[in-house]
Amino acid sequence: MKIPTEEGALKNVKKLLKPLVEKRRRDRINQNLERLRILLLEILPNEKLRNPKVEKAEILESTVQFLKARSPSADHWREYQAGYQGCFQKVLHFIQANPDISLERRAVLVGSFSSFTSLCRPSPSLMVADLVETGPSSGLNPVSAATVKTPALTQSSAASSSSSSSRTTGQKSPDTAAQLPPPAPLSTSKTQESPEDSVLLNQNCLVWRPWS
DNA sequence: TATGTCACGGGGCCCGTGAC
DNA sequence: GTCACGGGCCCCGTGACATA
Repeated sequence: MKIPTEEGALKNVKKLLKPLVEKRRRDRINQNLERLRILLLEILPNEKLRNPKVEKAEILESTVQFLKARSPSADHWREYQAGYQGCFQKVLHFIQANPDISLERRAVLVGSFSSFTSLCRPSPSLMVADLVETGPSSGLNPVSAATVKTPALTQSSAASSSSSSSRTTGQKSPDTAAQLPPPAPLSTSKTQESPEDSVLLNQNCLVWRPWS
């Protein structure tokens, strides 16, 4: 007959304890599923969620649906930004092409448009991508109109940055440029200005950028 | 009765940590 | 560097229960 040692007894205790620990863990899962069900019930018109015995899979499905519906798709964003930037570029072109407008007034007009930037505020990931491209001190840069990025390009670089951050553990914040992959090179986005206009803008105007 | 869902318990894997 | 250990977690088999 073997007398159980202290170590063996400890192992036995732990062995007995394990089911309890596992039960607590399952309870935590179930508690939070229940909380999720109640939260969803306040938001979604899903009658199944009224049943406290609703399947866990149903709760999770409803959650996924809710989250999907809540976040606007990237396509919608792209369309919105493209439209907004298209309008702005037309106005910009009009200002540039009008010989009756002095250089000072052109600068004032462009600056005035910048006060509307909050209407086209991009998602944080887009702003981060822009930060990477232009540097933190960019603000209103004296740049040519040719540097007005196409929405598609901006979106693609943002997408790459967000996908890379999603692979991290979540402890790194995406707000520093060093943690992001190098930005895609700027495409030669075609604007309708003449070379002279471009030079003009380089020298005299602050170009408003809707994402800054 | 057949089927689906759930809770439970045990085995084992993964990863962080400390000792060497 | 590597080895042992512990904690957290996942997976699987089993039985109970509800429902069509």
